[in-house]
Amino acid sequence: MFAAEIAAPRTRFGAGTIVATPSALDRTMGAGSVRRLESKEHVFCEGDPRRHVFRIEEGVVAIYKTLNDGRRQIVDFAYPGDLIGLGTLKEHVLSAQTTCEAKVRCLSAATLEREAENDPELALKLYKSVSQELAATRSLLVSVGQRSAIERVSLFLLSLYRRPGAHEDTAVHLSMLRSDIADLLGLTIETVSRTLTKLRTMGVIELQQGGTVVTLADLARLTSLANE
Amino acid sequence: MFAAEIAAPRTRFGAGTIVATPSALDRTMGAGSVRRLESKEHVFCEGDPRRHVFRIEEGVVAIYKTLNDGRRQIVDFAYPGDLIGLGTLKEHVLSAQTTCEAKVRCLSAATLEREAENDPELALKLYKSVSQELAATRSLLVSVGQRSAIERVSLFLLSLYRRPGAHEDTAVHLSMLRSDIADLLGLTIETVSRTLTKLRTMGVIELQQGGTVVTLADLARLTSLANE
DNA sequence: CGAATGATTGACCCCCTTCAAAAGCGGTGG
DNA sequence: CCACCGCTTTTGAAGGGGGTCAATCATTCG
Repeated sequence: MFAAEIAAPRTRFGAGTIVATPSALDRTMGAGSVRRLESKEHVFCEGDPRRHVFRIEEGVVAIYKTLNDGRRQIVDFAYPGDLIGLGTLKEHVLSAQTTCEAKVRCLSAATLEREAENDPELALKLYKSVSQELAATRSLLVSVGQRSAIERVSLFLLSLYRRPGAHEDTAVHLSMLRSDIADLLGLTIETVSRTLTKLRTMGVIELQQGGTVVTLADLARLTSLANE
Repeated sequence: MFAAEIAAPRTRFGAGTIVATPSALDRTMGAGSVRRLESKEHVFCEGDPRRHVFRIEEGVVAIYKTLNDGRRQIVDFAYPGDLIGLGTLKEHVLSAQTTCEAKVRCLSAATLEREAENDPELALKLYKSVSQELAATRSLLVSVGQRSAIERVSLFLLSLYRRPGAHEDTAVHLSMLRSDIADLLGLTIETVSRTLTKLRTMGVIELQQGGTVVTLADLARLTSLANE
């Protein structure tokens, strides 16, 4: 079923991104053009030449890898402020696709790297950005490798809740489908759905707006279910 | 490294293709002392102040996280040439423990970071080191999240085989216990053992020296079982 | 040898997957 | 307004892959 999505024509950006400011990463990024993306549009695909680095301005982008038989593992959701497409190789080894409407800022990868060669501050920012991403990926790996379904889902909900500026009170908006959550957590759609239902039955969460909004009714209990 | 598809062989500092001339990193590391470690000795523990960065000189070090109930996930095996202990935080968030006798070179984390602030070349090396580690961790995450036991074990054996200088002909030495492999792959000891037995019964591998040496008798078949 | 550690093998079971169907939920058009 | 359609989510029933528990075997070392 994902085969259809993945095989579908890819939408990519034109090449008109110029970044020429010196020094700090923030100023460099400020010069990039912003693109608006529909839900499920690709930012880049595995095998594409790595021309740009992108900063998420709005929405969510799933970074994922697909196996030859269609199985998919999302390795990260990128949220506003996150950089995606960093790396040392000439080609992307992962794909990036929006899970909802989104806006991303395009930066020239070559320019960024050239500037980093003369700007230790910028280079250190890239280092720290990737270090944090590594920490997040390791954390996800621990979940997928060791935790049960209810622990994974609980922890995922908590991670959404803890993301700065992501919630009013205790309600979090799921900006992705069940299939995206499943492919992040190494579960199936059905298990994610059943687990959410179980949490609802237990009175730990409430589901609203057709399951796209989750109210964390009992944070303490949810935390305990997540098992730290 | 468990980096079948994504990561190229890890860059060795001081002898890499990135920079041929002696850099601040090389000089810094040259000044570090080398510690000899017994099997199962800790290099650092979760919560320890992050005073040093270590470069593996010999042996294998498991980087892992333990949950409060004892479950353990190894997020990486570090081999000679690899740097461990990099990061942005003041304390280690993971533990590091040898899986066999090993030697590590100790570098001052503070010195490294201070020099990186004035040396973009060094900062970029750190960036690239972490980027490659990120790629390897993502690759492992895909395995743990999506692959079956036989695929995981096959891919793990192949990753050992592909590591530069790790094998004579088709024999690879397992420098870690079944429990280490299990905790890396998100399986149990028993499943790892059963899967190796199955591979042996299929004629794909041979086990020698009490299961510490594996001969990859049918590389093509093993690759196909790994499913890329 | 005998104890300790690790690996293998067996039996059983459970969590999650798989397959299948039904139910929501928007959109669109008559 | 409602019927219809596509997409997503939910729910059900059945089965399997890997976990758990436990016994046996192998290797090392005192």
